[in-house]
Amino acid sequence: MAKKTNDSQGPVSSSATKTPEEASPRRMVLRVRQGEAKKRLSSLMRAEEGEKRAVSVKRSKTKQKKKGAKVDPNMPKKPPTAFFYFLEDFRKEFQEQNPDVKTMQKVGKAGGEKWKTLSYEGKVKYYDIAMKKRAEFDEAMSEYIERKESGEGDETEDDEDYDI
DNA sequence: GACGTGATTGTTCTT
DNA sequence: AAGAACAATCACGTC
Repeated sequence: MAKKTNDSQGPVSSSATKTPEEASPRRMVLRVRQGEAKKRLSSLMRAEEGEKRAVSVKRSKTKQKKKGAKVDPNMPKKPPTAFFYFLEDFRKEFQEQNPDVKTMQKVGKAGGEKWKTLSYEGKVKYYDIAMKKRAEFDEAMSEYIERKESGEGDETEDDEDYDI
């Protein structure tokens, strides 16, 4: 965790050379991907998603809750984005200041506004978390794929409870 | 009692 | 290049 002392300041302190605006968070975030697993991911994902897509027509208007998604406990779900992490913290604060407001809709709206007002420095913090999370997600996915390719119908343990 | 809904932005995939 | 889909959360509405 402390190892990021020198390189981590890339996004934040280097602002002297590059302005935060130029260093759009998106760009920086985009850099992390591209792994061997990614390739496999694409092919596998396509197949899996294809199944879902074919069956699913969701997205009626709102609510993207996937319903037909196979119940694959091994299949890692998309990790929350920086904004979601920001909301996590924002929620606490917001609830403290607005105990009356409990609905996430209000919080989401307020969070969205605040998020826009957040400075690059403030956002980069969450971006960093999200980035790391995505890295784990890729790794988890790769493992999941391997397992799947290895033996999909094997499934030895899922949640079987050993009495032992 | 259980499920879907609604609201926000970000990332990734798909075509 | 642009769009579509899905990610988490929680109160409320509906059946």
